Amino acid sequence: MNAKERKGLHSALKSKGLRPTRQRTCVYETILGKKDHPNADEILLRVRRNLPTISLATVYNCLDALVDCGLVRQVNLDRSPSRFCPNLTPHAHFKCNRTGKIHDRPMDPQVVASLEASLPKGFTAENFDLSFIGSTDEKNHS
Amino acid sequence: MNAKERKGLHSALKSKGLRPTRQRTCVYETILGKKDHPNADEILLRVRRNLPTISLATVYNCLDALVDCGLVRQVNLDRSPSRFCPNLTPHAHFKCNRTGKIHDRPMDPQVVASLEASLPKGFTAENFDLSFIGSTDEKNHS
DNA sequence: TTTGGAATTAGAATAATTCCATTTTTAAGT
DNA sequence: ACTTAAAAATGGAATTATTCTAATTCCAAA
Repeated sequence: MNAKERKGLHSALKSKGLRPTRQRTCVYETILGKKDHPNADEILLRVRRNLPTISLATVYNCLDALVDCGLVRQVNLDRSPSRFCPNLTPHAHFKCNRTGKIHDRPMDPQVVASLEASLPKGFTAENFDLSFIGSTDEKNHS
Repeated sequence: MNAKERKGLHSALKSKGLRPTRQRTCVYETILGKKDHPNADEILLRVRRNLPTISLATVYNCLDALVDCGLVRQVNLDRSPSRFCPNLTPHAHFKCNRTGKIHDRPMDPQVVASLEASLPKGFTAENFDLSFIGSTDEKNHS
């Protein structure tokens, strides 16, 4: 994690009145470190490589804090455990039901704008989630 | 449930090689009967008013069958149990984090088209899900 | 009307998430 | 550095959602 990321983490936490603890920092760092969509169990395993005594409850707590601060996104697909995503750029998720893989799909700013504009007065969105379910060509099965 | 709906149910099931059983029919009827977003437990309660011996496992089985056939949509928000939605028109969900209520928001066909067009070659979507998280004005707190 | 496969059932099992009581850590003030 | 009070972390138990399993029942086609 670079200085800018650390700064961003600290100020985002502080703005919510939360402290930058070792655990939160490490969970954040871990999620940034690999651009996939791990669930809490998988994150526990990864974080334990650096912080061997961290508990699953703490991982959940940290994830909630990070999601509240907008530093990480939570992804819910079908009935599987929640997954977490370090990609904060506007993007959708595409779940291939042949491979099970989840792909990030960047979203055109125009499309994002049209989604945001589609809500009438009286509805104020902090956030949105867009996911596609379908299938991918062989060449995307990387 | 009217004749058209029954017909639609039967043919959709048949096209997937599934049988129109009493339980599936009743679960479908129940979901159509109230335009909200119940989870499996709530659906069990409602269905039991007509079919008192149906089990929760069967409700899950029926819901899976109906979702597979595209007769019902599954809605996953945050970490709460999956919810089910009878509204098949293109729409988004808006979850108000003040009231907890989920609102259906009709989607402009243009917006739907732009979403579908946004996927590049190699990605074929059967389905998409769009949800907003935010807050609503008092007047929407019906 | 049989009959084989599909579907339902109840309850046990599993898996994900939350809760709780206790201990540790942190930030802020001395 | 030294308190101290509040926040956070911890481990394990508890809860909740969902799936599995083995035994029955039902249905559609021959």
